[in-house]
Formats: sequence, C-alpha cells, structure tokens
Amino acid sequence: MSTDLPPSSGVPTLEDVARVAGVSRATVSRVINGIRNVAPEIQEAVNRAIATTGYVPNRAARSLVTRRTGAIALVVSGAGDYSGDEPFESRVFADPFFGRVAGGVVGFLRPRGVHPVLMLAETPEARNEVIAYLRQGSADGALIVSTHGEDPLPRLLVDAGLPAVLWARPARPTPISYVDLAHRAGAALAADRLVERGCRRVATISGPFDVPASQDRLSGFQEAMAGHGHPYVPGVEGDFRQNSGEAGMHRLIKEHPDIDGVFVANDLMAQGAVLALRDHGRRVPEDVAVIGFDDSTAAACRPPLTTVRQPMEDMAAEMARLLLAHIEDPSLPVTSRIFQPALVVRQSA
Amino acid sequence: MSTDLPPSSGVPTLEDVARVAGVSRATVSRVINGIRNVAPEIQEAVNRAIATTGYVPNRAARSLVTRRTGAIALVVSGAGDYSGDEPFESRVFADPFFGRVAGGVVGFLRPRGVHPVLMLAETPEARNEVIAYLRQGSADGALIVSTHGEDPLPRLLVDAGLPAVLWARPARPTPISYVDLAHRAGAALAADRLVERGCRRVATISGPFDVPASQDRLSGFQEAMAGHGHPYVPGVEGDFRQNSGEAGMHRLIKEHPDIDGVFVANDLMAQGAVLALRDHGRRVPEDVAVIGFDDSTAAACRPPLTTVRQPMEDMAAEMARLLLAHIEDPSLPVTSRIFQPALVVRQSA
DNA sequence: CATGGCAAGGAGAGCGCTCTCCGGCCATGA
DNA sequence: TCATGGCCGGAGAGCGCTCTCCTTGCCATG
Repeated sequence: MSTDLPPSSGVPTLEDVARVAGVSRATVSRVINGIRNVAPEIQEAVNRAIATTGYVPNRAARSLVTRRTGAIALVVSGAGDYSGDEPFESRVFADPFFGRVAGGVVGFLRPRGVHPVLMLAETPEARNEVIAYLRQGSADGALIVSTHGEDPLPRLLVDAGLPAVLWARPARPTPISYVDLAHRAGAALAADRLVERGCRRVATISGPFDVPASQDRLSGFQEAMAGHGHPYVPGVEGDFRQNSGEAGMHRLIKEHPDIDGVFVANDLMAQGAVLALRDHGRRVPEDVAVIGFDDSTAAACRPPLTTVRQPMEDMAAEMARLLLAHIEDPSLPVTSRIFQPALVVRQSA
Repeated sequence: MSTDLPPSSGVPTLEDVARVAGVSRATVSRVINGIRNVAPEIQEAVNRAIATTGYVPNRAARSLVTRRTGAIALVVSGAGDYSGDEPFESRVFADPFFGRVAGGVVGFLRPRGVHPVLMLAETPEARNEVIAYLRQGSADGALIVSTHGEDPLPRLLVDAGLPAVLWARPARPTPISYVDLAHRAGAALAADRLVERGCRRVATISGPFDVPASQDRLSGFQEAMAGHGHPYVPGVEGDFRQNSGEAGMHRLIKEHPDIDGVFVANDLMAQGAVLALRDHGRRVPEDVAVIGFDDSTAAACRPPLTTVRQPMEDMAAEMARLLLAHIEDPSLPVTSRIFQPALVVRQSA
C-alpha cells in the first residue's frame, strides 16, 4: 500500500501524505476531517503516512476554503477617544475584572479548539481596525467588553453584520446579543443586608454614571432603601478604581460624619473605602458596615469584604458559548442572558 | 478609467476592485502593498475602487502565499502536568504579573499590526497544541511566560525550529532568546537598604525553589547580607501568592520573634506578610521593615511598600521586539537581554 | 444474466491572494 | 534609422487545502 517515496521537501503537505499513503489528496482530507466512508485499512495507511511525514494541516489554506479561522477576537473597548495618564493596555490588563473575564472565556474556548486574539478598541482608529480584522476573516467573531456604556463599537459590528456578543447591556438599544447581571437585584441584596444589620445612616459610592451597570446598581440600591423607609441615600461617584473609593469615602465621612453603612459599587473601591475608614479611626464593621460588589478581590481584603457576587467566569463562558452559536448559525436571533447575583457574607457587613 | 461594473456579489475581492478600477489584479495588489512604480493616476483610480467596493484583503489568502500571519502566540506555560484546586486559566489571568506582561506586549505589538493569541500550556497535551498551532502557521512565533523553571516547552520549540522568546532564563541551558532581570542585583539592593536602616535580625520569604528567579533573589540576598556581616539569614519558602506570604511571616515570627526586617520575593507575598505582622501587633516599618519585589501592587498596599522595581512593561516590549526580529530574520543569533532593577523607597522600609 | 443501487475513492475546480515573468511602450544614444 | 534599456502593467502560475462531481466495482434483486 504505502509506496515510500521521499516527501518532496520542506514542510509536508496533503500531497506528500497522499503520495506516501498511495492514495489521493481527497482521501487524506477525508480521513483528517473524519467524513464519509473510508475503508479502515486505508484510514490506517493514511494515519501512518501522517505520522511518518509529520504532517500538520496548513490553517491558512483551510481557512481560505472553509471561511473559518477557529479564532475569535476578545476586545476591550472604550467609549469615544481614550486619553488617560497611562496606556489603555496597562489599565485594562492590570484590572482583575478583565483577568477573570478572560479566564472564563479561555476556559470555555480551549476545549473547543478556538483561540482568542486580544484586541483593544479605545479610539476610532482602533475600532476600525477591529472591524477590518473581522472583515478580513482573521477571526470568526468578537467578544466585546466595554468600559463605558456609550461605546460605538457594538453599533459598528451590527452594521457590518459581524457575529459579536457583548459583556453587559449597551447604553442605547442595539440588536446584539449580550450577557449581563441583574444589577438592581444585587444592589437590593446589599440594601437588605445593611438594614438587617441595623444600619440607620447609609450612603453609597457608585461607579461612573456613564456605565449602565453603575446606574442600575445605584438606582437599585436607592429603590430598595426607599422600600425600607430610607427615601434619601447620600452618594458620591467613583470610577471603579481603589483610589476613587478612598477619596469618595473621605468625602462621605466629611459630609456625613454619622454614617454607619456603605454600599460600594465594586470591591476595588470598597477596599479603598475601608482604608479611608481606618484613617478616620472607624472600625469595620463595628462603626461602619461596608458591602462591595463583584466578589473579585473581596476575600483578600482586611477585613474580608461582604460583597455581592457576580459569577464572572460563568458569564464569560456563556458569552463565548453564545458567540460560537451565532457563528455556527448566523440566523440565530439576538439573545440576552441575565445572571443572578448572590450576597456573600464575610466580615465587613 | 473606472468602468463601473457591479461588483459580482458578496464580499469584494481583488478581482472586483480590479474590474471597477479597470486594471489587473496584479496592479491592485501592487497599490495595496505599495511596491514598485505604479502611475499616480492609476493608484488614484485603484484607491477609489477600493473605497467604493469596501474591499478588505482576505488574510487567509494572503497568508497562504506570504507564509506570514501577523499573529503571535502569547503563551503562559507551566511545568509538567498542572493540577491545582482552580483552573489554570483563572490562576494565570488573575495574576497582576501576567496582566502587566500582557500590557507591555500588546503596547509594543499594536502599532506594528501584530496580534497576540492567548494560549495556555500547563499539560503535555496543551504543549503539543501550542507546537501544532505554530507549525500550522496560525502564528508566526511565540512569547513564552513560564511559571516554573523546568518547563519543557522551550526545548520543544527549539527542536521544532520555531521562533520564540522567553520571559526569564530557563532552568537548564537552552539555545533560545530570553529577557530577564538581574535578580541578584535587585536582592542586593534590598539587603543594602535593610542594613542601612539598621536592621540587625533580617529574614526572607522566598519564591518557590523550582523557579530560577526565586533562587537568584534568594542567593543574591543571602550573599549581600553575608557581605554586610550577616552570614546566616533565616528563610521560608512561599509560592508567590498572598496567602503564602502571610503564612510564611507567621512562621518566621514564631521561630524568630526578634526579627526587625524582611525581604519578600514579591509584592503579593509582601502584602500578606504585612497583614501577618499586623496580626502580631508589629508596626511596619517601626518594628519590622518589609521590602517587596516587582513593584506591582506595592503602591496600593498599606503602608505603601518599599520594593525592588522590575520594569515589566519594558521587558515585555523587548521580548516582543526580539521575537519580531527573529521572525524577520531566522538566522539571527540567540540573544538575551538583562534588565537592571531599581529600589523604590516608599514607607515599609 | 441484465439491471440498479450504493459505497469507496479519484479528478479537478476553485478559494483570494502574491509574485515572477514577459510584452509593450517610450526615451535615449550610436 | 535602428538597437538598447528602463518603466509600467498584464498574464498566469501556484500557495495548500476542501468539496463537488464522477468513475469504478461490488452486491442484491428481478
């Protein structure tokens, strides 16, 4: 069966394998892709030939005809035109939030042989690059994590007819699938806990107003407190980073020295708040109870933070699953999946 | 010039652009790739045709002939067969260390139009996948960040003749380019500082012994202390995570209650050490001075950590630069670039 | 024994590019 | 006047696959 001709030269191709196995290119392709009926002894011969030649299929050639790459873009996107003190990439990758999302995505994609390509899209040019990248067929679809609600990227993707799934609902209605958390319900959990502990003077440090999740956490919290008979909740706006939590807490204490409970819109800021409280000599939770959000860095904090858990890895995996489904079947209707938060009680409240 | 024929259908190809511009495929290709002399008016016509058709070159077709993808693999690799309590991807991406390396790599690659593909290689199968991925021509080369010194991946890459650059010197000599830090010099900086502050009873919490960087930091520190007249430095081994720093410090205090200075092999463990010291009622730096390593999370710690700065972003960028050079010119000799650390004095020592 | 049906494997046409080769044209010099 | 050379642009091969068609041969059936 196997006519042992020397494989031409360089990297072996299908042709070489076919020659060694004494069959046609088509048959080798069939064996590799496991389609149709190929006689067992021929399969055997082909597999032997693949082993002896050390053949690996060329991805570019395959993509050229299948129109699939087995890659997806994992893009971190900002709104408008980013201008910060440090490069966008440093800011993004240093964030444990992004790390967990990436982990969840990779965990799902890996067993399925799909590879994520890291991309950033904080400026108009960068956004165009993402679109071009997808249109080139360098990736089959995109997973978008926006840092702001007003991100124009989702709209661009929809208009270009490219498969994509978002992390979190976009600020303005867009026909695109997304995965999100029931933020209001999560905030209500925090409110219930503070009231239950007997807090009477409750305040909040919210996230930036231009991201819908912040809005939802804030209004959800206010509503729940109103339901508990606290129609007014003092609040300051933060930017989700530790420093702003610290600064926010200082301001809150100065303006409302009798505070005995705070709901902070994420764990990083909550950590900052705890530091600020310590600077003012307030004990947590004895003098002031603190509840964070996300359950990201909460456990490593001193005291360990009571927080609203967001199942990020599950959400990220679901996002990836949805994207693959959309790629598989382009006619799949736009879908959204909302996850339920849970209160994780530790020591800070 | 431009004969306005309707572009056939679907995604426009070179052929369509050529037809609209009234030239040949080859000429359009020349304009796009900016090679050879094409008359200005024809360039103009081609560019107009590209704009009207909305043409984007197909990457797979291009790769097929150029044998370049414009992608590189960014792989986080472990030694042997990983088995941990949590998935490898969660552990990796949650680590601020990886985030900073990724940030540095992306910062360098982005302006050059090269895209990083995230890969993990903690088991033999995963390692084979990485090799296969590169051999398939899905990426032009690899950047390897190993979590252990005994990682077999570098050897596999060398044997397969694939372009790759490592973060940190491999445990056993391998003909492969890498970027590293002068760890011993960094540790000596820490030793000098502790001695200069007047510390007399100094201990250290090292990283895991199976990573060369830990070894170097430890032996560099011991040597420098010996040079200052302290031939014996008590030490415990950690695993670079916060908890192990905390546990290590507890043990150190128990065994050597009179400690007045500690050198900790990274910031995360140093944070843990600070917490442990607080639990024991020791003030930092008044009772015990603490010096970390990396300058990653040091600034956000309370008190802010004095630490040995490792210019991670620069190192990561250099790693990417080296890889592109190796891809560009395969005959480039194996190179290594060693960066110099710097002491960053904050409040903990 | 003729016929139909079906399974197995080969032939070959592309997929959308790049790049080498070649021909046409014009300017230049002998 | 004709040969020479340089510059432009076209023709066409080929990168390594997949997949549709088609041929071949075997067996069951009437």
